[in-house]
Amino acid sequence: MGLAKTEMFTDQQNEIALFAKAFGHPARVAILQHLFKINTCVCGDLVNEIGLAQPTISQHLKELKHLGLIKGNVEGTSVCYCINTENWSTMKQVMHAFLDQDLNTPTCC
Amino acid sequence: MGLAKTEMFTDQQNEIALFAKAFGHPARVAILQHLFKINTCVCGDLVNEIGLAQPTISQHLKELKHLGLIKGNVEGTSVCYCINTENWSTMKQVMHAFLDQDLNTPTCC
DNA sequence: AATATTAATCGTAATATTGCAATGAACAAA
DNA sequence: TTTGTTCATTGCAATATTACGATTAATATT
Repeated sequence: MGLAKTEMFTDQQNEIALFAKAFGHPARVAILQHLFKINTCVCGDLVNEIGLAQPTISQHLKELKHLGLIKGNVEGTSVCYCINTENWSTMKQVMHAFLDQDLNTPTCC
Repeated sequence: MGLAKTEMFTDQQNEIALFAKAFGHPARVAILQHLFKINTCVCGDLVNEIGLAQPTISQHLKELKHLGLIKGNVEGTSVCYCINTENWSTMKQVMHAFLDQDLNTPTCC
């Protein structure tokens, strides 16, 4: 079907999956790393930096903004995108709680 | 196109995206959480636990195994799946390096 | 051997994602 | 006002993902 049956999972599981899906494409990873590095950015820089077409970058930015991981402020003709630090911290807590589960040595394998 | 242009990104960016994609579906999140909880498992338990059909669970398990995040050992008619602790630790390092980038307050937004 | 159990695989349908050309909207500069 | 710049949106085409019924493969059980 191609459609995740979200209703059968917990809110926490769906939230982890949503954040993870945002990082599930190397272009979005590259965009976020670049935003971290230069600490202030516009879309045009990213088009040059990443190497995908402008509409493609714009679409990835839209997804990241929709999730709240980045902010976008209009500045004249350009738009300034940057990391949404508060939401990034919240996301980190959610992901850490999942990744840092106790690693007891399994009893069977 | 629906095809990620992996060749234009770094190995690190592609690796982060691959791991993240594995967590990008709540069923796989639920499977991993269950494996962490009971510390030894067979597929049949997961079918009851998660609520998706057996072929669907089997497919998700195959992806997680292919990525190396879980191990599967045949035990008679059933298969024992559990977390691959070594690879899980490696994955954690990769994801932490990405998630824990310095959060300098942006200069523009 | 015949039957049951367990999980993988195959085939297929439905939906989602990715990418970009073309276009549009908003503003700045001439 | 015309032109240029920057980024969003639209409308596709190509590919990927998710889900499951049907089947198969492998092993137990009787």
